Amino acid sequence: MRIGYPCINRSIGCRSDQKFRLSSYTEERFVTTVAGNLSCLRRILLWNTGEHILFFRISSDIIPFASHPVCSFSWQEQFSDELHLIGDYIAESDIRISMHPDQFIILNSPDDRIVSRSIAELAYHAELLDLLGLDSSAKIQLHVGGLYGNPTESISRFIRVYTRLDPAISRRLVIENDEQRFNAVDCLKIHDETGIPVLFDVFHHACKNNGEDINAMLYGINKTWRRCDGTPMVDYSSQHPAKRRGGHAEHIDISDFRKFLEISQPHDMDIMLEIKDKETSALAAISLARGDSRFG
DNA sequence: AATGGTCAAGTCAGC
DNA sequence: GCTGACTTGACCATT
Repeated sequence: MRIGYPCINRSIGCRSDQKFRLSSYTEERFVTTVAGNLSCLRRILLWNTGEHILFFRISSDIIPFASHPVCSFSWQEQFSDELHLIGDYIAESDIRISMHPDQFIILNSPDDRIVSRSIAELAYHAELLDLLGLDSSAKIQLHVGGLYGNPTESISRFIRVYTRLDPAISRRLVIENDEQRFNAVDCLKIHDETGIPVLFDVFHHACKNNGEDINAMLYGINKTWRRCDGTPMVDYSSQHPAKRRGGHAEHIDISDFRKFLEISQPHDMDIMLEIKDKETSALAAISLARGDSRFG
């Protein structure tokens, strides 16, 4: 079991998700930004390993506009050495990596232009992970997409598009239950037809379910991850006390997390904490998980 | 330095 | 019909 947080570290004073407006795009701005993002990513990973945080989600903004037509610069070549260095560090430290493309990335849209833009963005994500030299346990997590007034047809469209993807993309793709459209059972049905692993979002499941027991769910979920997919990944968050249902908490609810660790026995998993205060909650979660036999 | 409008991209709930 | 939420406020022109 690893525990991690997404994209941003609030304590070390650099950001690996710096971006800028499309209207201010210049090659110089692009190169400066990417160089800064990569160097910060390296600092974050170094800091993380020092704190035994071995799971990290790399921001989609690490290479801004990578899949946009405006970007013709070969960042792959320019930053090849730096990418290798980071990738080697990830491998030797046994860090788990995930990515989570933006909400605009939708494979089941009825609009072909949206689908092809989405595939281009996924290709960028896969290429980045390839350039880091990571194996297929480095995952790109995606929601199934929109309902468009016909869930069944929308699921079929996802399956059709998924099965035609370049294996460079599909071998890294996993689907995550969301809190209002496609729940974990929907995702499992899609797995049955495609073999795609299902990333279980504990919080989304709490928001949208049909009364399934979480532990029983995890048996089904974890079977969707093959050996080459690595340890199953799980997203965990707590409800923000004031915000609407589904709003992510500022800090981890540690007694709720303790409960999750208990009821999820004996399933091994890498847990991504989608909580606003990032590494602070990760540290709290890790100190709790030290008593858990699954936490190495 | 502070402010406020705006940001590549989509969907949908809630008002 | 518009706004906010999503994983996340930050960029940037203007004062």
